[in-house]
Amino acid sequence: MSINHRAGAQRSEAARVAILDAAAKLFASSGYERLTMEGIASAAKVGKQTIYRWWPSRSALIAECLADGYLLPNDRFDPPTAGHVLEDISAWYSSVAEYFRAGNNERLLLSLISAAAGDPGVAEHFNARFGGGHTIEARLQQGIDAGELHPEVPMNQVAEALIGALILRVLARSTMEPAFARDMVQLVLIPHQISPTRT
Amino acid sequence: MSINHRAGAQRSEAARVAILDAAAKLFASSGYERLTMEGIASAAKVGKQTIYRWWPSRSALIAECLADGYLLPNDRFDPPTAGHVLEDISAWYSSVAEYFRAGNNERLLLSLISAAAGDPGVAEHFNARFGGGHTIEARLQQGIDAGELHPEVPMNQVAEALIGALILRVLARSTMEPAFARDMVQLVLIPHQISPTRT
Amino acid sequence: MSINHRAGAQRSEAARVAILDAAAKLFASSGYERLTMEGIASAAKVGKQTIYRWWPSRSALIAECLADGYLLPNDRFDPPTAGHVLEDISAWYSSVAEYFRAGNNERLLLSLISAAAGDPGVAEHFNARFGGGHTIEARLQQGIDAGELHPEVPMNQVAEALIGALILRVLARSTMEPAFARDMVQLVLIPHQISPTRT
Amino acid sequence: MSINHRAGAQRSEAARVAILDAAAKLFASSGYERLTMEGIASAAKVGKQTIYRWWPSRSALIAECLADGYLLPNDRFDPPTAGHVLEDISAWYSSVAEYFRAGNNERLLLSLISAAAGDPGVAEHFNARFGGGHTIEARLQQGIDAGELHPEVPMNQVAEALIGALILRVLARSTMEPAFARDMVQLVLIPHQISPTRT
DNA sequence: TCATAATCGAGACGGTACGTCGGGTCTTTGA
DNA sequence: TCAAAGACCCGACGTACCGTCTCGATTATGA
Repeated sequence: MSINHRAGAQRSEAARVAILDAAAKLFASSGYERLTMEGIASAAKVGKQTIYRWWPSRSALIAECLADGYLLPNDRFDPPTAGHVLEDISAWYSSVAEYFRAGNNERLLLSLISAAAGDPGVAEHFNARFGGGHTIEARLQQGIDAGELHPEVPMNQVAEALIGALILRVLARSTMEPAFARDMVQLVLIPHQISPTRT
Repeated sequence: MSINHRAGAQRSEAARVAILDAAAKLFASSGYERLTMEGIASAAKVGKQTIYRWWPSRSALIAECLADGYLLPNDRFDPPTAGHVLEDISAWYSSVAEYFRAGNNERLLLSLISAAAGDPGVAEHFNARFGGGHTIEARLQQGIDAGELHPEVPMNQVAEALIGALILRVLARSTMEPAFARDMVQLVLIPHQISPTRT
Repeated sequence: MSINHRAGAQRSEAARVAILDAAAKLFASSGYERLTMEGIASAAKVGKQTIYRWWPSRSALIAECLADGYLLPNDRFDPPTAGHVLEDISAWYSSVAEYFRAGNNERLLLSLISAAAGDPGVAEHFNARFGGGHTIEARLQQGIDAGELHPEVPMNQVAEALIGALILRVLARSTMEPAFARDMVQLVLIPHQISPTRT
Repeated sequence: MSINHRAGAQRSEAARVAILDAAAKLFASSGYERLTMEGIASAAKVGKQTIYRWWPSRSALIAECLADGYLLPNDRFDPPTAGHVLEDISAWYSSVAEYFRAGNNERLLLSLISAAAGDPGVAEHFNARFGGGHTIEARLQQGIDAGELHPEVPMNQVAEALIGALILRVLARSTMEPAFARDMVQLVLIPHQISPTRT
């Protein structure tokens, strides 16, 4: 009756979680370049083969960490829908910039950039969270629907300009002063605003 | 004996150039992560110690390659001053985007990003060439002086938005269709244009 | 998880033998001072780490070669028990001297001396084979038992004088003419002979 | 003022002495295998080239140290002529054994053996001081002349047996108890003594 | 219920590259 | 011409990880 059912032990979820946890922890603390498979295996108390059995490479492992929210908070990067679209986008952008200014998070983002630059798979997940900016575009669409923005606002470019500028700042190790977020949002959105609510 | 025996042999310029050449070549072909000191030494026909004598690390070597123009054409990234500021900036941005779309140059930029993410020294030189956007800002200032742009145009943000978006696109492995450059420049500059040429 | 995860893969006997073989071969051909771990690893088609995992140093490796008979024939250095003790010892001593006069064996002994001088561990095994002269002393004891030698013959000194003289000759690069062995044995044994068989 | 002045500076005796001094000191403290040309040059405050200009190799340098008495006291190894030949030889042999039991001298001898094993030039000078045993043979000849020894005593073998046994003991890291020297001398000389003082 | 088969921690294996030490040669500057 | 200083190319050092491969033990089927 069985189509293709083999015997044998099943994949250990405990091992999977231990590996992702260890990888994420070491990634955040040591960066992508110093992340080693042996280090992960040792920290997760797992044989190396158990890693290689399920992930083909270090970057695939990091990509899954990213996809499963081991590296970044899943909710942090959604814009609010509290008030006027400019205020919401501005608040969201400030919040993201703030997040990457604190603690080791700048290092984390740098490592993510490095990983994304080195591996298309990581880049894809990285982009899903940032670059594509689906959530931002969704919020912009709400602004259009609410009559706060011109309908022809180039949502894609707006998102890319904002996120790209942020990445560039982090890459350049520039300080991200509070005004940065506000100015950037103004630059790309005010021209497309309908009622002039200069903040 | 003698009071002041200062000197021995001088640093070999030939070795220095051979090392930078080899490093740049291997960097472009293999990427930052696969770049090895032994590979460089072997390609440059130089002892490893000669590299370590003058550069403390792989990244410092790449930083000097970048600073000395071994990795990127020095002149390619200056905007023209041919006509209207929008056209010139647009032409320059298209040209840069085009450059990184061709051949191995996308890989080169990805490697540069990786190197910059991993090392502040590289990031500094990377930024000097891109991020700071001194040359772009200079061209914008000319536009202001020519009465083509409002004086209060936030030059810094404009530059960062443009370059950041480009980097993000490369990171995301998105195709950079021709319209990309034009749309991006319009997004950040048209609002500050004095004679309204809304396209 | 599990209670007792003891074992990993076992030590590869093939690798061990290949390493000892390669080490012995290179030792005999190039001498102790030119013997390199990389050379051994390469000749044995083995990773360097596999050598360092099991032997702490080049000298420990040579000591094991010596102990396991990779460098010297195990049986060559036992005296015969064919006839009179003087003849047997003399024949044995000639045979040993002859062995180290032939081919690369002189170089081999010189390298062994060098290794023994540089490392107590090697010296111990070197001594076990030569210096202690257990087998010679055993043969002398048989001579005593057979009434051919005075019981008070200082076996230890006799052995050391014989072997020491041989080593000194090799060290000095003196030729070991055939008479050498006979004369040396006569010097140390004839006085202790019981029936005067002056040869 | 000068009679025959070719161009150029003359060899600096100060440098020569400094080099030999440094070499001897490092040889005694670190052993032959750890002796480095750079270490000698640095300790002697001399350029490496100044060493290579006058000595072709490390071993040649050690050979000259040995020949010029930088490594061993020149007088220590001459037998006395105080009384009966057996007593004198015995005293001398004890004294030599004692010398190499003290302090770092055992290490020194081991290093010398290593150097001699590795280089014929060193071996020659090593032999001139020990192996040939010219001075011992001279003393034995005096014993013959004085009617204390049979004329046919094989002086060469006697010397080689004594010195060889001593070297073997040092090689084997055996302790050289006081009785060793007396027993060894008795073994090789008593049979050839004329007045029978069997101990 | 028990052989089959896949998993697990552990770790040895052949390799590549690391960053350092020292070898012996060459170059520069000064006496 | 020699000496000091030291840069040069090169080979080897001992270590860290790579990705693969055995181990023995531990589960889960499914005949």
